[in-house]
Amino acid sequence: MRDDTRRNMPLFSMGTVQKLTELTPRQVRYYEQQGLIRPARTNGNQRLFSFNDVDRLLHIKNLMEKGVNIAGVKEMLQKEEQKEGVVTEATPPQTVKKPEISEAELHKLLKRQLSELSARPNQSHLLRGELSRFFH
DNA sequence: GTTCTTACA
DNA sequence: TGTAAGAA
Repeated sequence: MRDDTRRNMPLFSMGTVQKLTELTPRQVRYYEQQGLIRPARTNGNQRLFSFNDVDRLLHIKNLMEKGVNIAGVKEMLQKEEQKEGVVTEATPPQTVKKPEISEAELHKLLKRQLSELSARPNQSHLLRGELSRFFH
């Protein structure tokens, strides 16, 4: 399974994202309205966020804390998307031999690690890019 | 019990 | 942005 595929896999509920990013559901939904993220939906219309979504949210949060407004955040994110588009074409075949993990197992793994995260509420939350540690 | 949408202080 | 109402 490609790393890219894994990063775009819809896995997180609103509650999980809230803990991961420390953003309120209100803010997360607002950012979605602004087109900053596009989480998938369950049959019951529940949002399902991917690693990419969470990463973007963390990015957005960092920018906002620096005083960048929504408009500014949009521009920066758009530029990154353009960059990704170019890179995607040149993405070389990977020689990955990572053991295949079922979606169910991934869920278990994530749930466990997220529990550890919420176990220490005082510490500062995730930094942008830190999410990548879940892939190792 | 959690999340969704819509609407208003 | 926060919060309330009503539905899923």
